[in-house]
This record gives sequence, structure tokens and C-alpha cells, in this order.
Amino acid sequence: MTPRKPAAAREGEPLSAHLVAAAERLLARHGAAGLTVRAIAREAQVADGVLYNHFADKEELIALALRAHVRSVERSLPPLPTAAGSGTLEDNLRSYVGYGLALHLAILPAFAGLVAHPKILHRFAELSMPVEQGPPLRAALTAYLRAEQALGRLSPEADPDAAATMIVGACHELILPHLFHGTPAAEIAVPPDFAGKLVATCLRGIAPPGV
Amino acid sequence: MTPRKPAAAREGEPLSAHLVAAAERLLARHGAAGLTVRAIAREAQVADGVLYNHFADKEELIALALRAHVRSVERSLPPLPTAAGSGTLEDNLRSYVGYGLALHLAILPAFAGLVAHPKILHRFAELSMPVEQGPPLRAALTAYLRAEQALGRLSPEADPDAAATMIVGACHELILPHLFHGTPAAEIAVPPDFAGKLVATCLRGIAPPGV
Amino acid sequence: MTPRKPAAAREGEPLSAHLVAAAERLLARHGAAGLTVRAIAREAQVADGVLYNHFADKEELIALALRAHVRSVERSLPPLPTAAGSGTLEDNLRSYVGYGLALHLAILPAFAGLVAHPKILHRFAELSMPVEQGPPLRAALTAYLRAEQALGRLSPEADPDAAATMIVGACHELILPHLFHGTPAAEIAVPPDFAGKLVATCLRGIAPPGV
Amino acid sequence: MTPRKPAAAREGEPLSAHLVAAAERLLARHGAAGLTVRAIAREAQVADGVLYNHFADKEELIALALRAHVRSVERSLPPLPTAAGSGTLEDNLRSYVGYGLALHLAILPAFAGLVAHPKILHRFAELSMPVEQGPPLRAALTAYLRAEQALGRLSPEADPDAAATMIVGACHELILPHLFHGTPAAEIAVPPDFAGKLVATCLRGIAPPGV
DNA sequence: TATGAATGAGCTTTCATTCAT
DNA sequence: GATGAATGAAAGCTCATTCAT
Repeated sequence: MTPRKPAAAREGEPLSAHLVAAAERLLARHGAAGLTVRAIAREAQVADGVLYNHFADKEELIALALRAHVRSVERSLPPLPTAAGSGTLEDNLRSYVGYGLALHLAILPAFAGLVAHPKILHRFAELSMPVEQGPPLRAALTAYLRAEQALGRLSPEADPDAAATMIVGACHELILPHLFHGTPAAEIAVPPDFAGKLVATCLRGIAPPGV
Repeated sequence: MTPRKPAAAREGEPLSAHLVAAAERLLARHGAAGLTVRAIAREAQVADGVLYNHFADKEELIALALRAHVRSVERSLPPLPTAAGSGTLEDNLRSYVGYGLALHLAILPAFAGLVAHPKILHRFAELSMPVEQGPPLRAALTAYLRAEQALGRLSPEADPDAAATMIVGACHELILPHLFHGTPAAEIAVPPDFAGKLVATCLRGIAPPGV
Repeated sequence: MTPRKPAAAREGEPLSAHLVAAAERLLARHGAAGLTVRAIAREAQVADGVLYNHFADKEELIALALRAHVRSVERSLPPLPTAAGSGTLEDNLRSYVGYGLALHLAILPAFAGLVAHPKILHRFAELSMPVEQGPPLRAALTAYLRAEQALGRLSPEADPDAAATMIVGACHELILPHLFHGTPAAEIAVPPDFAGKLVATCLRGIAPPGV
Repeated sequence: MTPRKPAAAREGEPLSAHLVAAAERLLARHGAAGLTVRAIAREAQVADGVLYNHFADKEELIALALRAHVRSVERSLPPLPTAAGSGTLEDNLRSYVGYGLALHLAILPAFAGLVAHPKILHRFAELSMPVEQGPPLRAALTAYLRAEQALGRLSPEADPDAAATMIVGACHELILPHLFHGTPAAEIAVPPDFAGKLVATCLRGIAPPGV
């Protein structure tokens, strides 16, 4: 009982993508707080009801927006060094740390904010790969470490799993407390040479020399 | 025509504490999801409106409940080895890992679920100490490592900050992905000897012997 | 986040009854059309959300309003002649017809309008007696006829069930077509001596004398 | 970039008829509940908007569908005995009863469900003849009874109007309560020899012999 | 003429908060 | 202090209707 305006010109882009992009923007900006269908519609400059012409419900749209957010952040980051043996081990690991920091800085707020909405996370999980051996970044780092170990650039006794868990975990650890403190993501500062110190510690260990 | 009942059997306990305890119970059980004022009142077996006689608003009550939850979990865990020099370093670090896992398993769901409610987190932050050097557990571990280093049980070149970040971070890393996957906290399994492998890796490093 | 006014003074009457009465008024006036929770709240002069403090949902309230409507109509009608043997049979049957007409005139619009809302009707059915042998009026008439038959004031071969069905049905038949025609209930006219003709026909039958 | 398909295989049938048929199908299947424009379009396998190229609005389409439904049910039933004097009176009346039961079983749910939509019913009424002397079936039965009366096969004092009202009404009475109870039309059972008992009662009356 | 994406008022329902008692 | 009924904004979602293509 109320149509009329054809509304905002969106130039060829399908509205579903436009809506996902709008939701993604809100997710990136404010996390899951205030992520209502009305807010999304306003951000997308479309009518309140449109979303239901393209998605089953709010959950589906937000799950897609979350995926888009993760992908877009991943695309914005330099590629990870996956080829073992090239470059120095330290440089490569520092790249992983930098990647992890940037990635988590961008996506942790969204994920954490959605912990109270398990339905959305479940939808998101359905969209993704099986992921049963941990999140993609940790899996990639584990694989990389294993490859380096095979080349002899890592101690044969090293535990790639544990090392990857520590390194990726350290990236979380730098960000989570700020999140839990209410600090806006933009204001989180990385201590100088965080990556360098982390990698050094991980490579050489902290035990005293003769042990 | 309706008031004056002391309501539930609370035996002299101030009502504010009773309310905080009720909110804490809900927080521990279901995280932040469904944590409504009505649900808290029902859990506390008191009237809907009481909370406003004791707290400024819902945010304040939940912030206090969050603090109570953290404290109660901390109290339930064995004390951390803070005296450097006693016991073996490895054992002590394994204690920290065990502590961190148990602590995060219990409190991460609540914290993560509240990321979408910055007002509550801000209130919670005001309740705590300045804590600007990271969360308490990491600070404690850093202090412990520094003390061991002073005793010569750690390499003089070790970076206690980085090591603490990695160790505490690894505990997060084990739990967060499950949270983001929607797994109920109760079902999260710790891999066998997680602590041992972590500590070994951290102590000895992963670089090949001769480096 | 928005209380303030104590609103309309309702002098002791519980709000649940007030809401049921408001819904009943709308039901009586317009049938089920436009019977929204907002319309009910406006009719009751209360806030939109109140109803959920007293009823599980809209269905429950309307089911109760429907019952209240039926009861209130029943109360407004003269009592049915249930004592067989007193008065003349014809007079008594005419009373039934008059009763049926008035009753159906008042309640058929509401019932018919709710046929498209089976959930409400189901809730209503749960509120009522088992009613498995037809609606109360028909049951009462059947019982009355049976009693008269036992007294010999009815042919021993008469079929009270069939007769009751015809008589009550005739009352429906007078009203339904108007309902289906969109005639407002108020404008439905009963032909002169409808009851008398009906009763005469039923008593004497339409077969020619000698058969 | 999207139009021009003739859509479903409709083989020359005008689209308006196709739409009416689709709406009729839904009406027959589920009554008026869930009878949305989209549901009709999906049933017809055409675009959502087409209906507005052929009908003023939803009301008009459904009114036409209702008429189509009534006609299609009528066509599916054996013809009524309209020729007075042929066959036995009882058989003929039993035919009317059977016809009325089958007819009402099929169309009452639709009509009743639309009572809350007076606009549709009004549109439907406009489509039909003046019909001011009651619905077609009752009119036909009245006419038939009158003809039989003229032939002397009915008492000269019988009131064909009242008799027709009772008979047709009895058919309503058997079905309506189930509708109001939420019983799906398919499950409504007719008591054994309902027609026979009804006709006998109507023919012979229920008064005791000597009266 | 057919399409179907877009519109937006309106629906039911939830919930933090107030206040007369 | 305690009660809990009442408030009303705002949430997620539906659906008749329009109109550029």
C-alpha cells in the first residue's frame, strides 16, 4: 500500500550486493552494536523492507556481510609468505605477525560483537569451509612452519602447532583487552617492534643458554 | 497495596548484592545473550523495578556482575605461582597456562558477548584498576617472568613481555575460534598436553640448534 | 527507555479485563477486520505494549475477547425455556428461534471473521467446554426436544437431532447470506413472523395431509 | 532486460483467467488464510505485478476467484432436480440436501474466511445477480417446493420459504461449527443418513400424530 | 503487456525504565 | 525500600502496490 519512488540510483550493482556492502560498512565501523535492519537500510539508502526481497532474514544478510568483511580485509593485506625457504624465516614470521595484527584489528570487533548472536555465527560458519583445525590464519602459519621444518630451517623438535597458536594468539592478545576495554579499534596502538620481539622470542625461546 | 515483602529468602544480604549475584549467574550460564532486566529480576526472585533503587541503570548492574563473575572465577582457581625461584620454571609456566585456559574458558564468553555493549564495558573498566599494561593475568605472568629472569632462571636476553603475550594469547587462541563458531563453552576440549607443548616451545624456541 | 505517564484512570478494574473488554468491543463492532493490537490498545486507551504484560500474545487476548463476547450476548438474551412441559411447545420453540437469531446476529460476524485465523479459534476452543456434539445452542434445543418427546408432546417418531439442526440452521441461514454480502449486522432484517412460520413448518411438516 | 517471457505454459488462455484460476486454487485449498498477492503470483507462475495489468486490485481478483470457485464447485455437482413431479419428493429433497452439504463444505471456508474482508465480498456481490431473495441454492429449493406444492405433492399449507430455509440452513449447521472449531474442511464427517433423517423430519413434522 | 525489484506503512512483539502504591 | 503494572520506542518482518525496463 505504499510504493512510488524508484529511489537511489545504484548503477547496475545488484541490490543484494549493495545491501551486503552497507551491512559490511556498519560492521566494520561499529561492530555488531546497533546493527538493525533499519540501520542497514538507511546506510544503503533503500527502503526498510528490501532486504527481505534478497535474503531470508537479517541473520543471512549479516552472515554474508561478515564474510564480505573478512574477505575485504584479507584482500587489503599483503599476501602471506607461503613459500618455505624463500626470504629469511624471521622476516616471514614478522609478516605473519603483521598480518595477524591487521586482520584481527579489523575483524575481531565484528566477531566478538556477534558472540551474543549465535544464529548469525552459525549462518556464517555454514558459508565457510569446514575450518575444523582452527581458523585459516593459524592453519596457514602451521603449514608454513611445517614446510620450513621440513627444509631444516626450524628445529626438528619444534612444535609447529604450538608455535602457530602462540604467534596468532599473541595477535589476539594485543587486541582483545582493548576491545574489552571499549577502546575503538582505530585507537589501538601496536607497541614498537612488536612483531620483531615476538618472533625473536619464539625463535630463540626464553630459557637460559645452557639448558 | 503491593509492596513490603522481603521477597526471596535473602537473610540479611543486601539486595544490591543479591541482584549482582543473580546477574552474574545468568552471565556465567548464558553469556550476554538474553540478559534482560526482567530475566535478572526473575532469577533474583524480586520485582522488575528494584534494580533502579540500587543501580543507576542496567549497565551498572551488569558491569558489577561482570566483575563479580571474574572474581568468582579467579577465586575458584588455584593460586598462581608468584614466588620466583620455587618449583621448576616449567611447572610454574604450565600452571599459568592451565590458569589462563580455565579463566578464559569461563570469562571470554561473557566479555565477548558484551563487546556489542560498549557502555557496559566502559562501566566495567571504571570499576577496575587503571590496568594500562594489559589485563591482570598477563601482567602477573610478566612480573613472574621478570623475577625469574632476575634470578637467572631465564635467559638474560628473554623478553618477558613478549613471552607473556604469547602464552596468554595462546590461551585465547584456543578458545576464541570456538566462541566464534558458536560452540557452547562447555564443549571446548583442550588438546592433550597443550600446556606442556606450549611451555616447551616457549622455553626452547623453534629455531634450529646451531643458530 | 520510555515510560512516564500513568495514563488513563481505570478505577480498580484490572487492566487485563479492560483489555479484553476493549477487544470485545471491537469484535462486536467490526468483527475480526482491523483487529490489530494497536487498535485494541487505542480502544482501551493504553500503551501499545501493555497487552503482553497480561497475555501471552494477541491470540490469547482475542480468544478471551471472543468468549467474553459470546457470554455477554448470552447474558443479554432472555433465558431459554429448558423445562419441558411448561408453556406451549410452539411458544417455546419460537423462543429458541428468537434466541438463535439474536445470538447468531451478534456472534456470527466475529466467528466467521476469525475463520481465517485458526490459531485464535483453537485458543478459543481450548477455553470452552469439550463441545463435541455441536454448539451449545443446538445441544440445548436437542435436549429440550428430547424431554418434550419423553412427555409425549412430540411424536415418538420425531428425530430431535434433525429437528434441532434444522431450526438452529435456519437461524444461521437467515444471517450468513447477509454476512457474505457484506451487510453490516445492524441492518439485517428478520422477515415478519419468521419464527412462527419456521416452528409451524417444523411441527406439522410439509407433506400433504394423507401421507 | 527482464520482460517478454510468456512465462508458464498457458497456451493462449488469457492471463487474467490464468490468474483467477490460480487464486481460485488457493482459495479452494487454504481458504482466505495466506492468500497474498505474492502467493497467487507464485501459484500462477507469473510475476508479482501482473495482476495490476488485469485487475484494479487484489480485491477484484479475489472476488472473481471466489465466483469461479463457486461456479466450479457447482459444475462438479450433479444437477439439482428442478422438474417438479418427477421422481419421489423424498429422493428429490435428499438430492438437495446432498447438494447443499457438498456445496457448503466446499465454499463455506472461503466465504467465512473473507468475512473479515468486506471489500472483497462487496466486489463479489457486485459480480452476482441482485439475489435479494437469498442465495441461489435456497432460491432454487424454494422454487422447486413451490412447484411441487402446485402439483399437490406438498401440503397446501406448507410454507416453501420456511422449509427451504430450514433445509439449507441444516446444511450450514452441520459445517459451520467445525469451521469455527478449526477443523480442516477435509475432515468434516457427515452423520449416516443425515439427508434421510432431515427430509423425513421436514416432511412429516415432529408434532404428535393427532395434532 | 509482462517483469520483479523496490517501496514503506503497518504488523506483532520485546524491553529498559518509571512511579503510584 | 520494594512492588510490578504501565509506558512507548524500536525491533524484525510482511505485503499490497508501483513502475522502469
